[in-house]
Amino acid sequence: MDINEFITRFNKIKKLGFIKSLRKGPTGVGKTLETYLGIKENNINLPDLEGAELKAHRYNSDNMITLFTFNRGAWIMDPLEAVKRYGTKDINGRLGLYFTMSFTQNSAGLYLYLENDAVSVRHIDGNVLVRWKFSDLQEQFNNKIPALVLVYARSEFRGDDEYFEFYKALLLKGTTKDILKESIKNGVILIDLRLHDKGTMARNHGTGFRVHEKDLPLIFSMSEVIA
DNA sequence: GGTACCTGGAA
DNA sequence: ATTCCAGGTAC
Repeated sequence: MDINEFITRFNKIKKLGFIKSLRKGPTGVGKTLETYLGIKENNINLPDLEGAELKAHRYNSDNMITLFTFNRGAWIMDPLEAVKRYGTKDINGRLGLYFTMSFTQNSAGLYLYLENDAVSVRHIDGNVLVRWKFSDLQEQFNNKIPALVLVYARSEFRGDDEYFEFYKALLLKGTTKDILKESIKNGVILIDLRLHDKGTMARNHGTGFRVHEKDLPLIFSMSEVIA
C-alpha cells in the first residue's frame, strides 16, 4: 500500500467515527487501525506502507513513540541474569527491567555509556549489560523508518471496551544520515529497556528506540497533514 | 521453548 | 522526568 492508497482508505475509516478496539490493552489502537486498513499483523522489521512506517497514537497521550526495536547480537550479559541482578519488582512481585535509560545513573544503578561507535547500558558495578553499534542502529532505522505516518485517535471507554476515533494523519519525512548517533547523544532518541523475568527466560518486548512526539521535528525536517 | 521482532501504554 | 508497563507472531 502506498501513501495515496493509505489516504484513500484512511479517509473512509475517519468517517466511521468511533469503532471498537479489536484488542484489549495499549496495543489495541495500532491493531485496530491496521486491521481496518487491511494490513495483516506481522513482525517484520520493515515499514507497513510503501516507503513509510505507520504509527497510531492516542490523542492526549504523552508517551514516546517507538521508532524501532533492536536486540539482535546486542546483549552481552544474559538477559535473564541481568533482570535478576538489576531488576525491580512490579506490583505483583515480578522482576523486570523497565527503564528509559539516560546518561546519569538511575535508581537501579544503570546508565548509558557512550563510545565512538556504540552506546551501551552499564551498571555502576562495572558490568556491561547490552551494547549497540551506531551503524547497526542507523541501518535498522533506515530500513524501518524511511518516513513516518502518524495517525491520531481519540479514545473513550464504554464500560470495559475501548473505542477509537481515528481523525488525523501526519506524514513526516526528510531525516538525515547519522541521525541515530546524534539523537542518542543529545537525548532525543531514548533507549527503553522492556523485559522481565518469565521464569526460565527473560520475556523481552524488545529494547525500544523511542522519541517524544514533540521531538519528532528534530528527526524529520518536513511534516504535512495528509488526512 | 526461547529470541527478536511487531503493536503500544500508565501514574 | 522517572519509574514502570501492556498484547501479539514468526521462526
